[in-house]
Amino acid sequence: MQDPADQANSPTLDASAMPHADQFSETSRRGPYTFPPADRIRKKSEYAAVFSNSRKVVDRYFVCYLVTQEQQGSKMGLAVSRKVGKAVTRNRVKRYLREFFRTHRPLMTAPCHFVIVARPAAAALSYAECVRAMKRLLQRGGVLDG
RNA sequence: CGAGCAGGCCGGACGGUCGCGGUAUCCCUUCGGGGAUAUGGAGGAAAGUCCGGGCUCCAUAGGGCGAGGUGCUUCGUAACGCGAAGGCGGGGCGAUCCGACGGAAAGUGGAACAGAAAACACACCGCCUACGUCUUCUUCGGAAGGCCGGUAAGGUUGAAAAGGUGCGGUAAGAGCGCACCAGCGUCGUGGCGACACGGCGGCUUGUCAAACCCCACCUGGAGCAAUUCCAAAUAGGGGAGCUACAGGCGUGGCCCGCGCUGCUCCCGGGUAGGAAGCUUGAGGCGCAUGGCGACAUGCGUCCCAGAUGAAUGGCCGUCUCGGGGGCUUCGGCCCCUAGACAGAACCCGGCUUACAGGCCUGCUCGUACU
RNA sequence: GGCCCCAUCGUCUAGGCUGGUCUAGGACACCGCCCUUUCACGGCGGCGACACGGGUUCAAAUCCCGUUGGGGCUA
Repeated sequence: MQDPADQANSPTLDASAMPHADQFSETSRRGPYTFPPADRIRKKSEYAAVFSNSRKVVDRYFVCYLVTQEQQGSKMGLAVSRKVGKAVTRNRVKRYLREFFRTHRPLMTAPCHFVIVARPAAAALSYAECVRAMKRLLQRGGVLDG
């Protein structure tokens, strides 16, 4: 078991596998592998802020806009257009990306806001392929340990 | 056993764990929220948005014109373009399947090309020369030819040619006469009815209405981003018009009518938060009764998703249904693999389209055996 | 989510309501020839399309139904 993120999928948790666990608030008594509504980008203005001043990392499956945000912690937003596929396909892609964010958040080097835009090729990915692609992408963006 | 027809049903199961969103109770709170426990969280099509309703607003949806839809009958239903039972026509040996299936002697139109002719029929090739008349010949009986004509049996064209077949009849023919068949009208019988059967009559009135149209019936318009409430924000500016014999808006084809308005319209500027609507409903399940059936009635029982940048997912284990591969002593054994179409957005009833695989019931035909 | 519209040569379009020589017309583009010393302009000719599947009809780009793919409006 090389990947510490895989521990989110196992019943036993190890505190030493969380290098950046201190970025979570003191009041939260839940585990590190969560994705509550406060950590999502939900407003039009937040989306606009990320799109306007951010770095862009691209591969053939996803486009990732990311901007470092020290105060507010990490937040993620999604954009999956109808070009990706029908409703079932789009929902699956969004679930995979949420699951990736949930399980890999403790590995991030710095808190940042980012929006992931799915491209049509992402429709054919399985969850494992999706995780591999996203890890490479965020490592190139410089916000993920690897 | 093989081939087939119809109807109904299922659309992996159980468990662990990390998450996501709903509800209830309790606890904490810096009043923003956070936490614990319990409970339940996609479909047969949730899809396409093709019909019909409920609901909300506009007048409790009113009148006229226009526009659109439906189209054998009778039932069922809240309603329907849906369903059931039947009629008629067509396909199939059959079980059964398919059908926009009212009206063309109300009207207006269309039918390219071909063909004589495409709709108050016509006369190209044919057939006939009885009647009338002319010429020639004559064995004085008549014969041949022409004119005036007759005819729709046959031929050609076409998607389609003016009832069909047979006998009689005739100069040749013709519903001209008759028989049967088709069609039309009418009467009787059966049926609620579509229609069926039988008698009689005069003999024939083609096709397209998914061309306009006629007839019957139906439809007011918009849609939960409807609509209502709370909070916040800007109220300031520029331009134009109107002073009632009227103007504007609601109203989405128009007119009337109705309602609202005292200022109205245009340009420019600002807001996109929260709550209600939001899930108890023509509701599901079971039983009984009525009905051939669709369905209805009664009783009992259950509460079963409500998000809003938008919840159902990730991983692991066990077991099954199929599928693939290998071994085989043909009994089986081992390995791999949950795998179709597809994701609620106000809610129902249908229709249509997509769909891996599987189950049940009834029936038909063929073969074999008893 | 809801409500609408559209689909014709490579591109922009005409025809569709009223079905038939529509073998689907035009413009630009492309190809060939002529003109010119050459290019451009001009002239002549050519290539080239009814989104898909059914139905009605003798006959469908046109009428009807379904499917697919685009686009718009709406708090």
